[in-house]
Amino acid sequence: MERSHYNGTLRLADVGTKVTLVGWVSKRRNLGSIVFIDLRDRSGIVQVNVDPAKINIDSVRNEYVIQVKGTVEAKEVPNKNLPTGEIEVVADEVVVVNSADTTPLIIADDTDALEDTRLKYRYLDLRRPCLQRNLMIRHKITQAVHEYLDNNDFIEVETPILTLSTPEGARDYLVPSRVHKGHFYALPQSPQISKQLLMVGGLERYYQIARCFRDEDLRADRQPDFTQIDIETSFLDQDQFLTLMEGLIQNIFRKARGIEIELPLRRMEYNDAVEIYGSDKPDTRFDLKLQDLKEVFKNTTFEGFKVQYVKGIVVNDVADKTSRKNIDELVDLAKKFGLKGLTTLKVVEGKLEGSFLKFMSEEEQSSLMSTLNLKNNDLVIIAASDSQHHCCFGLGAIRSFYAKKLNLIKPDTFDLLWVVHWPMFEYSEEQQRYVSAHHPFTRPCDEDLHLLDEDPSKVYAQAYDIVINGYEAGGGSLRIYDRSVQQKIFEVLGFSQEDIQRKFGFFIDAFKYGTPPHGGMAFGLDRLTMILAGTDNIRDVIAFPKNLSAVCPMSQAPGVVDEQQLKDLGIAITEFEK
RNA sequence: GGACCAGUGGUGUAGCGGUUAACAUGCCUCCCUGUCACGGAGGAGAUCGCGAGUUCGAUUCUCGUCUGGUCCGCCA
Repeated sequence: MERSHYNGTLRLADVGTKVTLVGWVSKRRNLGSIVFIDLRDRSGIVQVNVDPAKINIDSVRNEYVIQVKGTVEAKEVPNKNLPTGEIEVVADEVVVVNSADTTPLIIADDTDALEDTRLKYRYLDLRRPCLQRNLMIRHKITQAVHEYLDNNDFIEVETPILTLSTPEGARDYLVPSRVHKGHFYALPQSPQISKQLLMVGGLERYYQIARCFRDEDLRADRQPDFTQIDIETSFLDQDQFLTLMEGLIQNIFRKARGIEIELPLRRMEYNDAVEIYGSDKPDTRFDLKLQDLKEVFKNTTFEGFKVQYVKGIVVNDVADKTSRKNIDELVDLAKKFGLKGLTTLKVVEGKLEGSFLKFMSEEEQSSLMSTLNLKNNDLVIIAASDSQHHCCFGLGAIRSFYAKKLNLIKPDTFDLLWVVHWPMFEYSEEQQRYVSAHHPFTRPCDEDLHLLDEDPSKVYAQAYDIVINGYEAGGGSLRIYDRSVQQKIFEVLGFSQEDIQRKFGFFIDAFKYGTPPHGGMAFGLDRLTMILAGTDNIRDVIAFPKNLSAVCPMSQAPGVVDEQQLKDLGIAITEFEK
């Protein structure tokens, strides 16, 4: 089709130019003997001026596809809201290329349609400039990845989508085999096994923009199929690797948004993140740190405080605005994180106030005042638990709650840090055994190896997460390449020799033949795009996302299939609850 | 698996134990030469998600159910 310019690129310098434009009718303004059309294409909108006495466009409606031939002219009164606002195209000819029914949603950034409607008509939703911008940012991120990693000797390798189900970890999406009835492929939760085998295969530096699949419940920032920037390297220690990755992050921010990130990035120990920020992915754009109160309450008479962890946060200048109802909200929030309750105190006229005072001695009160450096109108929120997880994460949630409520976060600011030195294992009460905090191939810290026998809970791993604005934007680890260490880890996890052979047989075998020290990480491309696009909804950065019940509102996937298809696969549907 | 919130013209919302179910936007017709979310006049368009219950009467109250959203569990 004939087309001379992108609509959104025309400027004052183009005045006098004969142009041929194509696009969608974004808006038609009929003033009687003059008609204006806002013509939209991917690049933006330009105003077309039509004289209805010469050109009949009575039939043209919103979202018609048209071709316009005309001349660029300067406007008498520019429209400052539009990049093309200083000019308009005076039409000589308008060709209706295709008509359009009335759309179920308004095609504009400030559409009023609910997300469900938008997803049902996603192809219309995608015409909105903000979504096109998001997908453009996503594209720029992947281009920045290709560029940087290629410059640093990485090679892109594709790994199988039809793989073997991996034990541990998330629930797999399964694909039945027609050739081998009763056997199933699994879609990869990540190319973890493949990329480590590529290191055994001597590729040294691998990457892939990899689609991953996890059959778990969804969230605002989680989709069942999502994309990782998947990376693995050989012969690098943790520092060398993180430094290499920092360059990648820098290039991504620069190319996708023109933002300069200062290197090196801060590195925070996992334990500090949890104890000080109440999160393993702390947002350090605001303060509100957790403070340890174990010492203050060391002689407490209150049973609830005779526990391992007593911590508090201080919110300045809100005590007088905090009602009983507000406190109840906080307690509800804390309960979600396994806390039984919260203790709150207010500072009024230099003195603590609150029903909890009856459990506090004079010394405790003054000790609390000085430890927390309390001032008038401060609100003190205290949590106590034998579980570090419950105490810290509960307060961490309250910390985030207040950051949002009090607007403590400046928009369009970026806070990047590494969380390093993660625990190797977590104890699963449910399974009554240790489970991997990361995965079973994570390399323990050398200095902790001797603890594998005596106390696995004290063993830390050479693992790291990149945290941006409180989001886990990626994570990884160095991997075990010593077979005796790997054997030891399996023992701690309680796997028998048969388990190991059955679950990881071919993988473990590969490590017999000269495995290089290796490690890597994966960035969540969707989350990275969310952060750089400034949205908190993962669906805003994915072209065709699924809703919270893992359904595509547009195609209605997943669907039922023909009887014959099931027969071919040797599959029978048994009764199930809807 | 669980908690909470929402479901009313095409779209987004308001409302209320008895209404002609309101508003905005979109749509249709007409008027308008400088709009840019144009303006003006008129019009069409809703069995108030579904089922049961309470009631003389339910869109409104109750219960159930379905759908959507946010979160907890889960996501090595």
